[in-house]
Amino acid sequence: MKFQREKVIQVARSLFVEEGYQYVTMRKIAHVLGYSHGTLYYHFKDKASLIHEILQQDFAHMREKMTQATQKQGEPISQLRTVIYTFIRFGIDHPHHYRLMFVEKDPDFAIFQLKEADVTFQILLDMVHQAAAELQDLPPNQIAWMIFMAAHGFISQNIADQTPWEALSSLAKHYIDMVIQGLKKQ
Amino acid sequence: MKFQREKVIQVARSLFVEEGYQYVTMRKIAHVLGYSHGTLYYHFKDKASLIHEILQQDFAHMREKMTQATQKQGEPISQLRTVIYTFIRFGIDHPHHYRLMFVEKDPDFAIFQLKEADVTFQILLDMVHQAAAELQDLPPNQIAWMIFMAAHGFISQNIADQTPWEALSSLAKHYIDMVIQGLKKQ
DNA sequence: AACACATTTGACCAATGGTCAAAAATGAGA
DNA sequence: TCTCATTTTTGACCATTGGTCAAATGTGTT
Repeated sequence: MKFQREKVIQVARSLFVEEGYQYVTMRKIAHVLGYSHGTLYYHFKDKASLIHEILQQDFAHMREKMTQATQKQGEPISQLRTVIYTFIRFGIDHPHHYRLMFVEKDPDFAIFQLKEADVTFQILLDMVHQAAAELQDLPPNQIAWMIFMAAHGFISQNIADQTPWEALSSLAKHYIDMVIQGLKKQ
Repeated sequence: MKFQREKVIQVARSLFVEEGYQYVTMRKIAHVLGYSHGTLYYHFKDKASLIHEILQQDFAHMREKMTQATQKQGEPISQLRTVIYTFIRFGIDHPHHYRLMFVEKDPDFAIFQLKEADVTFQILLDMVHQAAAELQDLPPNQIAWMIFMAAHGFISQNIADQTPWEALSSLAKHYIDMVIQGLKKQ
């Protein structure tokens, strides 16, 4: 039986997602796969580079969804609303991925997280630029950053208890209204 | 020389605060104190109960500050603003503590975390009740929850890179303005 | 001095991430 | 089918961690 790189990634992802990066041991991953732990170190430099590869895939998935959202029709403000909504929904729908990507803090992949968070931020920033005429006179990147923080707050507080999206969608709408209303020109 | 419980807590606190819970070893704490690591386990059940005691003190401090803020003079809205400001400032000033209490999902602290988050929430909720006349027609606990999420978003995003408070205080004010403005009656 | 009790030590344990020489599997050419 | 070099896999091994515990040391009281 040949060693399947992608299989390792799948198993590792589901373990990281269920139990958290620091609570999943390389030995456990190897054991689930039926390998000795040394084997993992032949195929992956270390634990960090394994999680790194997993995150790379998951971030790409989220970026794709958000970019799709920016291409919808509508007023700039309503587009902005849609992008925030998409980001929040992604977080609630993929709580474990979100934790790995935006919450879990580990020097092993801190730089990577920062880079990916920045891509997300750039998508938001574009939307803010387009809606600038209707927003307050603050630097666009400051506005985008505030939106990002607010969205992150919503997601990270609500993924604690795994509430499904249906139970949150109304709250999310009110919350986004709050953010938009708070940023509009008076 | 007698073993000083409070001295241990001080040393441990400063290490935890500077380097983070998981990166501070019991051996290191003991070494700084000039003790063998076994001694710590005579005085504290385990590492978790040591940090637990530290957090208990520091969060009591935070509660006190927040409660003080509620007793300041002024319009209900401005009081609310002050409470949010105090909460955010505490988070930025104590990033590692904040992470342990509100971000990290460690079964060792789960119950403790829940209780602390709830106390914080209750203080916010009181303020919201008092300012209800000027706020939107939404259930007060929903408004308080939105404020909590927003504040949490600000803190948890900004503690990533250990930015000092001075660099954030202006942003924090704008952010709180956004939240308040977004919640006011139109 | 003798005794009881509180405190401290450091050897020890199991688990971790990680390394590495040696063993095993693989596959291409004869 | 038999080499034999190359790729994989193994498991003993290392340092470090949180934690335990019997034994050693200190302390105060009579």
